[in-house]
Amino acid sequence: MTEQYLGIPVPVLSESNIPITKPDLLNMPRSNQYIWTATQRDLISHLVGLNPVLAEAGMRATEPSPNVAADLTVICHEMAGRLRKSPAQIAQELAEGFNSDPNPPTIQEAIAQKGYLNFLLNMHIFGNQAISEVETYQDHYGEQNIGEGETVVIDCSSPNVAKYMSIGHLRSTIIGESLARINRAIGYKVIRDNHLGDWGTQFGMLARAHELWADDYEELSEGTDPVKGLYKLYVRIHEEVEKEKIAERERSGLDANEDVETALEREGRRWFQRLESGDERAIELLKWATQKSLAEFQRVYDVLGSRYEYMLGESFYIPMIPRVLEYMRERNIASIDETGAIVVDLSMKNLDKLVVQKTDGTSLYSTRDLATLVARCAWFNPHRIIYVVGEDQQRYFRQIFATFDMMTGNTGPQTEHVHFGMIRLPEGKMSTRAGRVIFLEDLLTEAVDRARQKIDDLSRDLSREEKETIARQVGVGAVVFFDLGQGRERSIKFDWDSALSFTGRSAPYIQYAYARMRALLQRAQKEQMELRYDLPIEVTNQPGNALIKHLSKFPEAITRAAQTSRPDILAEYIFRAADLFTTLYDRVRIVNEPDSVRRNSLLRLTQASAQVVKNGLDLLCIEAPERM
RNA sequence: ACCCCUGUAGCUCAGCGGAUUAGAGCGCAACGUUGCGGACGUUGAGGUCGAAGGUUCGAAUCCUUUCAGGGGUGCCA
Repeated sequence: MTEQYLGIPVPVLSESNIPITKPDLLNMPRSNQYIWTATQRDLISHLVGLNPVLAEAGMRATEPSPNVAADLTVICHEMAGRLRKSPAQIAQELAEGFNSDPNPPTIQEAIAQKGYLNFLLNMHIFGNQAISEVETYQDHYGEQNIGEGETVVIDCSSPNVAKYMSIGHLRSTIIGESLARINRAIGYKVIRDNHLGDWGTQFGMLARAHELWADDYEELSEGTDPVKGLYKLYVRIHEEVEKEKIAERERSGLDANEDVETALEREGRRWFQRLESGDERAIELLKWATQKSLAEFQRVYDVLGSRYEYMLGESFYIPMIPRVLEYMRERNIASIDETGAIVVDLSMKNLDKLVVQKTDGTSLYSTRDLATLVARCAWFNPHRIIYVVGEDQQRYFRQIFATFDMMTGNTGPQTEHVHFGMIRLPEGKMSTRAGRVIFLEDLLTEAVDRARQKIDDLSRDLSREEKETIARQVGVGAVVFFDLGQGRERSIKFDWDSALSFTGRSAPYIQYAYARMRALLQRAQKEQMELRYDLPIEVTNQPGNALIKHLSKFPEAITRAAQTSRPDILAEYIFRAADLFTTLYDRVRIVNEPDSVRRNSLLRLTQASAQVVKNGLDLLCIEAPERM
């Protein structure tokens, strides 16, 4: 029995590279069960109880400006028109009503202030609840069962065979991995599919280059460095094409910006035709190149900690192409134009035409992507498919999704292009051919080297193995945070020092705060201070209370990051958690606090902070070292 | 020509489902360790939120126009 979707049969799916795991729903809290959101909900329903008209006014509780000494606020200005009273009066009346009634237990009191209805939390009750939630759920703290029973497919990383991964691949790889973890944390079954670039005209070019010059590169022989050889072939053929273009333009007296087709390009395209029609020699070469490239990629993935359920690559979908095209033509979604190419007219959706088959009869990226969508629907029945691909393909994905919607009659899964800005070098756009390129593996190696140097300078009392592990965790963490710490949609200006920053708003700063938390907890243990969970939480200082409140907002931060596909929201959140702890650490003694109830509270707060930082770093694909 | 993204402190960036006095990091200046880890902390200087209009009791945030940078615009991926 072959699987199919839209009546199009799909290839048999091989076993996944790693087991496809479902989220541990039994241990997952329901969403909205957490104290922070529950408190807001209770607050609003309590106010509506006081004055039912408020329900229509769309009242909501928000966080006040940081300079206001309150934990939550209801802005009364927006209700003024409806209630025909001044904001100050509304706030005043509500505050009085609220304070004279029995309050929701987590709220201390309401204070009317300049038209704002401000609330103070009862930190005894709220704080106890917030910290015990972290203690109860531990590694699961922050998770929610929002996506229960649904599947998300994430298309990410997708490097090209026969080339090295550059720092340009960092974003898709790391944003994709982080989004996979975040979506899992809110209850989705997640399938990461690394859609390798292993098909297309470029491999026709490569085959031609191999045919011409393979003997010039001894790296290509078995046992040396085949990817380097393939890479050299790639660079060389593009250099040759460029030279031919210049010569051709001179010969025909054309401007530099006018495109000309060269003999080499024609030969490359012919090779691609042979590839698509199943030429065994060409396919053999490509298979070999893929195998060698995968080994290179895997080293990077191992260092970054990213894994993929599938790494199928574009070539996997080639057998589906005739049926996909047939399907589109039968339904008049695609048609042959005057040049003999098959195109999809998307003018109804205000988009340009999409070519799905070239004049020479070969397939395009678009053809393979549509086939891939069909196959993924058949295999995984996903609720949503996310493409983590650069912003330069925004227009393209609109065309693809619009075409796919026509194919399914809008009955397919949600499709979303999670686009991100390019990484730009100070010298300008990265270009392999111009030699302006930084390889991802070199960046990671340099990061680990610098971290190792730093550890040696500090001469901490650690074994060689420990130092090596920490250097990797810290160095790679710095690189990952450099990426995830910035807004997704803007382009990143790359320079070595900010990419490898170990101070300030960086992963090492957060990791350092975590290592200090662990050191404190270990010290407490060594001094026989058993944590007691029957004592109340008595923190009673500003940074401590701010930290407790912040920890209670972790689930909300995860939800927001998931809904907007923005890991940077979590990066900001975790940095803030580490920063608040560092402030607390500087202001109060924790292990040395004489009052035993206070000390116990501070230690439990430290433990909860460590748990949240660790959970958060994990969602960002950053490891949390116990010592550093 | 059109479409998308971006413009906030000297530099790199948060904030932009409007709301009480616009926030970080780096850099700069001055401090802090006989206190649980100084990869740290404290204080300070530094902003007409690209510009101009508009909506609103209230705009960095929403709308219009405009300037600047980046990306894209059928047979590459």
